[in-house]
Amino acid sequence: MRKKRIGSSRRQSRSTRVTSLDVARHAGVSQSAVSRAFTEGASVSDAMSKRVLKSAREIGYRPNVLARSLITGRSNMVALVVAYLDNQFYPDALERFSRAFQEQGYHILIFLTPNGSDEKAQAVVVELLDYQVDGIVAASISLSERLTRRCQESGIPLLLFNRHQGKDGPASVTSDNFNGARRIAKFLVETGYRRIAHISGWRGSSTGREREDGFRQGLAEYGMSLVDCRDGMYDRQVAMEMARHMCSIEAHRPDAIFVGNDHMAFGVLDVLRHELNLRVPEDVAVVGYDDVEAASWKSYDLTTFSQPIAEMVDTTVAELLQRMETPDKPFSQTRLQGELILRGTTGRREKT
Amino acid sequence: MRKKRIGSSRRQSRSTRVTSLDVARHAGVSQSAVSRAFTEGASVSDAMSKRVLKSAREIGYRPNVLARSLITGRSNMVALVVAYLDNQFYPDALERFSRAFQEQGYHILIFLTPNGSDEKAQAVVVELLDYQVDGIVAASISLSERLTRRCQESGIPLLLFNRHQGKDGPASVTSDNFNGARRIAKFLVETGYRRIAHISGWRGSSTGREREDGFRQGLAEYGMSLVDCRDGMYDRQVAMEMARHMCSIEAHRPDAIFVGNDHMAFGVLDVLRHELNLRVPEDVAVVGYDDVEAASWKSYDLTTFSQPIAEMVDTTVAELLQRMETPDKPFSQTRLQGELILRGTTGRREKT
DNA sequence: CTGAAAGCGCTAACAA
DNA sequence: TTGTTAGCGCTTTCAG
Repeated sequence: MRKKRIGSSRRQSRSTRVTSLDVARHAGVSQSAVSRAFTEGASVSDAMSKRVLKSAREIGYRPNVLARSLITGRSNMVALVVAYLDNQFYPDALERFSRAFQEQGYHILIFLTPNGSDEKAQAVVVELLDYQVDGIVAASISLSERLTRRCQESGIPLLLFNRHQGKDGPASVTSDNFNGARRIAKFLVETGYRRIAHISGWRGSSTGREREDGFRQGLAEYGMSLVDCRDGMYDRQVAMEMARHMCSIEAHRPDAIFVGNDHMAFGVLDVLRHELNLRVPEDVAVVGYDDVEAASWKSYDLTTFSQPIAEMVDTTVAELLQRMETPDKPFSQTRLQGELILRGTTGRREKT
Repeated sequence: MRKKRIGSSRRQSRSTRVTSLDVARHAGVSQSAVSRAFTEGASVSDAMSKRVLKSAREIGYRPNVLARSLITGRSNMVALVVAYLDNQFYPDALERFSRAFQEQGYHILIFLTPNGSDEKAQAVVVELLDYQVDGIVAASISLSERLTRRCQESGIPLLLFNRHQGKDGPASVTSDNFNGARRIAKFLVETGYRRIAHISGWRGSSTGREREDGFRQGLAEYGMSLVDCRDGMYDRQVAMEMARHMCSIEAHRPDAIFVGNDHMAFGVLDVLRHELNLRVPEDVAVVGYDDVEAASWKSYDLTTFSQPIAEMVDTTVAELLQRMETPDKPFSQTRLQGELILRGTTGRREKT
């Protein structure tokens, strides 16, 4: 909270504010008439509406959304909580969310969870409840049980985007990470790779765990298992370090690495090609996850498994809008399908 | 605007809402006492404060910031208007803005200007004024004069980030694009390049124009001029197309291209290396602008001119906070310095 | 269809 | 320090 202001100061700085009452006086009508003229579907005559709108334009009036929210109980704001934006998947999602919500008359209040401390991250969400947002999208973060309960109590619909907290957890929209990763395993094995390693996404996240589990399962179905597995923490630097460890000793080097997301995979590729001077895919094949735009850029040309981001965002928005209109609508947990995208970082060997 | 609700429905859906009056009753104190307990620096006794806070916790009360805003005239929200997020420069800036403002107790209401229509973009800003935001950061968009006047009239401080609209325009924070580009020209000429081309940023933007002008000026100082110049529109696809045109005929091929930003430069590099099979920098050297993180990634390893993004964001935030506290503070237009970052996409030839 | 009147949940004088 | 009393700017009954 900033310094308190002396009494008159506020009034002064707001002196330019034009209210509905000013319009009313200017137009010689009642204040409620002005309100109606600015309310979709209110019962106003055409003449009245035109008269008010004209006056409003003349003195530069615009309704105060906050005052409206106070009474309607709807702020037309949706909170989007996100942990970081360096993985291109999230700016992309954010842009889509923002456009989709804007089209529906909602605006996004954005919250970046403070780095490191999970406790602080939770505090941010509490703060956000004070803003009377109509809904919350939690992208790639998990919320404590206490917190999700609070959201429920406050009646604000909450939707987890790209995270899942169990069958009894909050509503969520994800893609089928388990089977996506399983599909990658199948592909790698059938293409002929035999020494397969994994740099996982963060094990503390549902996506990270699901992808790892699915991948192991996929290998197991061929009687195989990982030759190496390390936690990349969804962090480029960490993943690069893991790649160095994995590949620096030739005798232990895997012939294929599944990296938990594209963002890390780009770093891994840089290490393999430019630090260790290995050929991709001849020496080591690499597969990512997400299919962010840069995965298709020729410098990377990364084989990956797509997350249907457009569909995921649209589903999230639609679902949230529904819950906002029908607060007692039961939760839903949507799991969408992606597909394997074959590019240059994996080869086409003979099936052994 | 959504469907109207019947009278009781709103009350019902909000029935969970706990007000300060509820706390007051529960604690057996006045409603204003509750308000004070939640106001930094208000005159409340310790005993009263504790008592209220305890009651509040017991019945799950949190102050309604919207109601507070209505009376204080400050919403603690800052609007950030941005055109797109695929150039990593902007998510990076957004993340920094969000964290910086959050630290000061402000939150960001984000607005993505609709694609294409400039008119719609302006409409978005008008809409945003209705939200009583305390300040506006316009990142990489320009506003019509009428609009900036409206912002001024409504008393909401406006700051242009990475855009400039002339000495008499709104307050702005930019980097010295002109001299940055001029420095690049100097470097290229002195390194020995002689057939120098430019794929400009969008000519409709101040950064695009300033970089082009500075670059031309830099060349002129050596008695040189551009062998080719095309507008890349700050769009990766467009820039790639321009690169194809520029370089497909060997006889006309430049030996160095300055691309208006890194985002486009990555696309240009992909074209040169993977479509036209040219060597960079041996056949064609490439220089970008911004120094986004990916420029340092080994797959690109792009020579570029840095924009001091951290400093730019910090300056913008500080400046805006000041203007919010002192509405009559005079405008300032800050222009920060970056530096030439030499990497692998330019060679070190003999000076001719 | 229109106006008068009663608040939404809170802060900020003003007295006590 | 505390309680009482006005509103902030708007929507929404309720009469007319």
